[in-house]
Amino acid sequence: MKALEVIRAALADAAARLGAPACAVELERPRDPAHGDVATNLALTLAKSLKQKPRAVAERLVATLQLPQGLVRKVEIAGPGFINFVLAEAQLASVLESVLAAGDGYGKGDRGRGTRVNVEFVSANPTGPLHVGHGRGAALGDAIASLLEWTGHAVEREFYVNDAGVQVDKLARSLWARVQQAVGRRADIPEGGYQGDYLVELAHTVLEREGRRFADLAEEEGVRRCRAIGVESQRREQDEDLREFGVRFDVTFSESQLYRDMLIEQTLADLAARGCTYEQDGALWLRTTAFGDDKDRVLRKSDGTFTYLLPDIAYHRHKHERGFTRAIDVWGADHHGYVARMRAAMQALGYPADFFHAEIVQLVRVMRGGEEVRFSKRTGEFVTLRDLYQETGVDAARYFFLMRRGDSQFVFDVDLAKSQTEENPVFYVQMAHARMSGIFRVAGREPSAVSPEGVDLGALDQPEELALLKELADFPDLVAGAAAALEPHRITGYLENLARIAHAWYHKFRVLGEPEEAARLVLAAAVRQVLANGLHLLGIGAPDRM
RNA sequence: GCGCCCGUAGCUCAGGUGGAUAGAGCAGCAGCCUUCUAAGCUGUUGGUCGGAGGUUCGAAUCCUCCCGGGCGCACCA
Repeated sequence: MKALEVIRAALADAAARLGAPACAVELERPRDPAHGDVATNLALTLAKSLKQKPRAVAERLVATLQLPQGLVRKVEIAGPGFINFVLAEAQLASVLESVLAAGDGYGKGDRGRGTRVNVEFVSANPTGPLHVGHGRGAALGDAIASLLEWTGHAVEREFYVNDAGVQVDKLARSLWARVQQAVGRRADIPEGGYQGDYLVELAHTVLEREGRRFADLAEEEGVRRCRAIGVESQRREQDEDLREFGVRFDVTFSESQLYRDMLIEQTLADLAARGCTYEQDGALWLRTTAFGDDKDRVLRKSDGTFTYLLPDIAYHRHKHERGFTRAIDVWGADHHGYVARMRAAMQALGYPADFFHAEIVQLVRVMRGGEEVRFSKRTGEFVTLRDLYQETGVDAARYFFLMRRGDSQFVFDVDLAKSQTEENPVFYVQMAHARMSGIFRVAGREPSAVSPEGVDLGALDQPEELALLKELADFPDLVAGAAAALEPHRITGYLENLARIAHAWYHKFRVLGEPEEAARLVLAAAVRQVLANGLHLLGIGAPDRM
């Protein structure tokens, strides 16, 4: 809405003429409609530097303020010194033109132009099926990436595969044991190995494909083959899940590539050249305490092997070399202890403090039939992501993962996600979209064919209609704020609010056959568009009928 | 013991980076269908924002301490 920028500029100008130091003018939309359409706390923030009471500053600001005709209907000073603006009706309705002209692009901005951001998420070990926690990370990472795209950043979605560590070794030995069991031999799953039934099935598949002689291979050869087969198989399963869940990655990066391309050695050399490493007790240490970590960290153990940290540093160094200005990682809460050392390592390499950002996502608990569904990766009993989205549908699962802050502990209520009533927020929002679509279906018109041109939008004067106009006008700023904070849940909250007003409006007023039909069709088309944009931004469908 | 996150209505959670009388959904209570989807709408009950200090014109929001919950504190990954 351009009116906001005009007001902002006028306020800045007035402040300057009062001799105030330059500062950002904050505009907000008051919660209470009695406080106008736009408000600013400028007088309160300037009071101190001008050495005057906030209300006195407000009065001088208003007296000095120069606004073009026809923009604002009323300016008031209220409370401790807020300046409230009531916009002219024509200004409110102008948002409809913006929405319909921009269409699918309404809400997009370009604050991030010129910035390349890497968003890494899920990055599950290739050792088993994705579980519900990965689902939360997938939904969140994908939505964060979309938010950044909507604000003009160039984004790459990336999945990191730990295919070189001890976990895949355990996978290989577990699978080998299952192969032995499948041909009737005694074999134990190794300590800390993978107990899940999926490896029993995979063992049978392997024997069918390779023949029973596969089980007679020498152990080391068998384990080696099992490693490749296991990783390949689990990666394929995970990709299938993610694809069905609506998540697509631009890049899959393997840990083994770090070794192949000598990136580990280069990273070590870099860190050493910057004077950030030292040897002690036969190990090589990184001086992370110089950058805010609690203690220094080992990079190369005294037995000559590397810790997990070093390949991770090398990986993130590689992201920097690829030209990203920011690297955002979505990590499970069980990794939050790594944030400080990784951030320190990035600074040790000389990167800006804001290059690396870890977004921590808390674990998910699943509730069904009023009881918590327990899961444990160790025993192989767990709720897989696939089970979940097959039961609730992808839209509901994604929405539920996104409707809470990532750092809040979250209980996924399966029964609620499946319910097709107003209690279920995703249904509620989609229903609002379907209802708007229904109007056009009955009218026999395409929503996209609706234009505000020549329509008397002044007919939209009911409280629900004015509330909808303001809500629609908020969307671009909301997206920008959600992107800056990396908080997709702001979008779901907004959608529920918009849907609620839309339902109330729909219920209270008819569109077709009324004198206000033309104007209300424009409003319905715009509401439908913004609901769809918000849902699509989160990777959720916007059905025309339910 | 140390670090990070969290604590807001009976329940699940918002609270837009310090603003106006703390909000929504669910649950509860009372109502609403000759209509473009009642798969919905309207009204209403409900609060010491975990506690105590502090910062300032102003604090759920910032700082300190305490209480309670989760997670993490390896030459594991």
